[in-house]
Amino acid sequence: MPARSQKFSPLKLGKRLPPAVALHEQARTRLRGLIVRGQLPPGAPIIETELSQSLGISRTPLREALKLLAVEGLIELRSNRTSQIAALRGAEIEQVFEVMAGVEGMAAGLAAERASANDLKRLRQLQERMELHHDRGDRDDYFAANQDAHRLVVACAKNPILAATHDGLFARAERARFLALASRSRWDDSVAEHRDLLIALESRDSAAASRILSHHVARTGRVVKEEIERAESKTPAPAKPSRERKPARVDDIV
Amino acid sequence: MPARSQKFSPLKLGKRLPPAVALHEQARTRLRGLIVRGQLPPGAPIIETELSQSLGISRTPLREALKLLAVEGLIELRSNRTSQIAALRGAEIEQVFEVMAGVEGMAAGLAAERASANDLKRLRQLQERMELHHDRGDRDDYFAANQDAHRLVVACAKNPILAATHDGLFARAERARFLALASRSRWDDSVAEHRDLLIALESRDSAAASRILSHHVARTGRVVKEEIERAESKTPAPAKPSRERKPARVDDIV
DNA sequence: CAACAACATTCTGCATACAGAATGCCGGTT
DNA sequence: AACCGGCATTCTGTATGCAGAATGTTGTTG
Repeated sequence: MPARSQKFSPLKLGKRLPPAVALHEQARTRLRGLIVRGQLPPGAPIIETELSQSLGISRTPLREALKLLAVEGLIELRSNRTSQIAALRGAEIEQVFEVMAGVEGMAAGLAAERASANDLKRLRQLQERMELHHDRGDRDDYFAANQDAHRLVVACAKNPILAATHDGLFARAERARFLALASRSRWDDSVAEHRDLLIALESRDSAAASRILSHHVARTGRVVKEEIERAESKTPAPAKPSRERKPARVDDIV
Repeated sequence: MPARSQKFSPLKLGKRLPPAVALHEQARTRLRGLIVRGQLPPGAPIIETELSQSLGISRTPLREALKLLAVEGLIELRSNRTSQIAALRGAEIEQVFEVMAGVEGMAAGLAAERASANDLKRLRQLQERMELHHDRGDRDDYFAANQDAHRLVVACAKNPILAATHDGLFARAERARFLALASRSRWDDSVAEHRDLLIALESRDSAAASRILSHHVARTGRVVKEEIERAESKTPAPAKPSRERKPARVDDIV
């Protein structure tokens, strides 16, 4: 009676499908998205009880998520005080992109030496996709492909620590870029710079790749910063934003 | 009856002395120290209940601290499983120092342009202190001064985001360096390299400063990695470490 | 009318309680 | 003797309760 293995397939049934991701992880991802996309605006207060209800979880996993998001610079924790969605100052943007330029420059240099043939193939595919979206004027699609490209270049450096470092900065940069939709001429330039980068990578020119991507990021940063500061000057200071202290009802969003 | 302000000084009494640092923050600092110094060895399991008792706190703040330490790469979180003190593989060390070299190189380049006269003065003082400890053979004192120097150079770049990024890597690097006490000849070289760096900074030679520090860190990394791998080969694989599953009783340490 | 102080309210930080997942043990089977 | 299945135990993930800190409010005083 070989009646074993009744309840479920004993040998690999592929992959167990839902790894049942933890609540604090879900909350983290979800909140990051809301903050990056500006649906939770800078300066908005975070009342834990309120937010936890909106998310349908308890305060415990929420607090864990908040601590982590604070590391990413998306939330400002104030000891014993209500935390806030992090502000978005021009000066800070400048610093983020300065570091990003260095990190991605480094990554591109290494990628030129370490990228596999397959890596380069995928990069080229992404490049074509970007150019397609650019020609068609699909901003959002371009945006997504562009981010994939940046991440892929970093991945090609074959250094997980570098990738993690990059990731830690990425959310902040993405958030800033979201608020500052770049101009058309910058868009054109950006596509061209990506093309140059790809050529440098394919010819294994480490120094050129590093320089090109670093400058590309720096320029993007400059544009974003100017855009943000333009917005800042329009809203000089909320001075006394009356007294309503609910700049963001999360319920409407979540 | 001008009897106001009885309970305590109404106008600033300097600074409120004990800001009463939160438990999760204390736990984080304490655990980081224990891990970096090797008193909580790589691979040691972390039973939350046990550890929280050892630390005299509850699981809630401990868990928050663990999540943060995981971001620093000191702890490996395994969903629904007991977490562990992060392993310390040679390959990983290599990656950490590769990134550190890039980050500190970038920092030195910026520092050459942005360091104030006072910054340079303090750097020179640190350099003298390092040379003193080196001549006397005070390893620990040298070690401390050396770390201060690296941090100060990064601070001179006047970019808080860069400093935070650096800090995130520092604990890992420090941990590796702790396990691998460098050789004497490397020590001598190291002091010389620091001197060269200082000269480059003082003469505002950005490119040179960047190159010198980057190479300095890379060399250190190579030494540390070799040391670690030497240790690894001695302990090829714990195979079946019998069945005692308490590689580290924290009570003895804390 | 401005300023201050005591109070009431709100929110955070921490501890504890509970349910589900994972692991190890033990007996039964081939 | 090795393997498998089921059970007991252990540990994590989450929810809830409670005390202290911080803030807003109100009444009072100069």
